[in-house]
Amino acid sequence: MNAESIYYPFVSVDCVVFGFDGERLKVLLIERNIKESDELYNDKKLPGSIILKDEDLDDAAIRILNELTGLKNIYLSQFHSFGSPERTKNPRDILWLEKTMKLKIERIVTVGYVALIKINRKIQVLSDNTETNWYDLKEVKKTRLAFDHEEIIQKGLEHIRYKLDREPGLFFELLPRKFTISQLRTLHDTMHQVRSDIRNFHKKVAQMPYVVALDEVEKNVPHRAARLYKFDRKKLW
Amino acid sequence: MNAESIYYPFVSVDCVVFGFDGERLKVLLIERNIKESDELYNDKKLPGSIILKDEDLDDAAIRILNELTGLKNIYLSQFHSFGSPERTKNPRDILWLEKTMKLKIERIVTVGYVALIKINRKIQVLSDNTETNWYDLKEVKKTRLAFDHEEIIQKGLEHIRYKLDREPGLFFELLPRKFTISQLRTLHDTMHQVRSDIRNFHKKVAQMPYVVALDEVEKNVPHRAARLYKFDRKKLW
DNA sequence: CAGACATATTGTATGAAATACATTTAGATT
DNA sequence: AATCTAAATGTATTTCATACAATATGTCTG
Repeated sequence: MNAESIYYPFVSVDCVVFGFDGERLKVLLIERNIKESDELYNDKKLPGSIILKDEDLDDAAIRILNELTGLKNIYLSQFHSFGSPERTKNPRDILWLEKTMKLKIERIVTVGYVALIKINRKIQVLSDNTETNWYDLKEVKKTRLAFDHEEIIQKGLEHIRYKLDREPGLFFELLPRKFTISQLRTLHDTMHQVRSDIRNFHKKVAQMPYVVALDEVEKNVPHRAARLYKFDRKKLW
Repeated sequence: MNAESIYYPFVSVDCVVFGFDGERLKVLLIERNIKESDELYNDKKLPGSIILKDEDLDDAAIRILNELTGLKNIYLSQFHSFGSPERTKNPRDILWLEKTMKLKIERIVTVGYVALIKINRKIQVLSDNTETNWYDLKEVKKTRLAFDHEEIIQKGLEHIRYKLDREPGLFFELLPRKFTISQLRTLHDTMHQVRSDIRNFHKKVAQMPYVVALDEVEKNVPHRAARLYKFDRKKLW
């Protein structure tokens, strides 16, 4: 190995931010508009950024999310790095990078993180005027995405499914502070791609000491109101 | 984000190569000798390399292993990237990098891969005269390691434990082509940090269609010889 | 206010899988 | 022939996952 043969790519961090609206799993995407000669081309991208000097990967992910939402203490988990030389070969992406970075990019190795946030907590505070929106995960396949972000989202989803298996406390990062068993079940079933039996699900929840019933029911529903529960992290292990 | 504020670290790939000698889990480490003024300092490092121009991360890992062992078709799985600015701050590591790379290194983001190989297949063909050896995983904690390689090994171990849960076929990457139930059990128990019941283990193996008995027993043992088995990948799913 | 409607809540029976546990067998050694 | 070492094997118990439907509680409508 000599000095000439080694190679410096850029290193970036991209975040797959998941949310849950009570019905469906959502992912946070940023609008991207590219002027191509006369045409305006629109697609979406993951929130991400080149890492800064002296910035750890985890810190970069924390920074990206904070810049995006204003929130701190978001659940984050690194899942995979993507470094194919092909991933930055799309002319549209090259054009966008040149305009945004003012720099000719040869290659970007990106580190993928998954983030979980309560969907109602998202605060729109992007410094530039780009728009950020939640998209149904199922729609994503039909949406035009930058770079290999579709692949990144897919891998991120697999990762968070795996993490949810091992850390059941993570479900509650996605649910509102007070939630119904039914919401928890919909989330669980969506994540695991199953249709669980409602009675068996109640039984299972009853065995989770960290899901505690409140003396409260949901409001403004046109039928019998469901009891509300909260997550008690202290009782998790 | 402007051109001045962005930052190019090096990107490398490090491989945590696991082997199993029938008794214990082993990891492949490369001797590293550093001349410090008068003293010769010795420690170990993971096999790894800066990625080449136009080389995908997976391809870099494949190349590293091929250069190290001459083998192809080795099981490989990416598990985590490490990018702390602190990881290349040890003066000893800086010295070694300058001597080896002939270049002042500021920072290296490394992508960790786990590899599994049959321990008897390792072929020593390193171009330089560095020595490569297997080390007991339990000894590793007592061994001086370069950079943050101890942390990388630890994370790699957790990763491969997880992978073994989901892909039982991976056990057979570590075992000889013909193996006994006892070897499989020792490996299984080592990986899962349990002591399984021998009768229940036999039962479990009997339910694995992909573990097929041979008309052969082990040789040169001072007691009743155990039956040999082989792995039949075609019967895996 | 009675009936219709929507979702919430609850228990039992069955089968599958994991666990606990000890004796006999086969070959090598003396 | 006796001893040693590890291999091979079966049953009973418990735990966990699954299948399955009726009743309760509140809202809404005419």
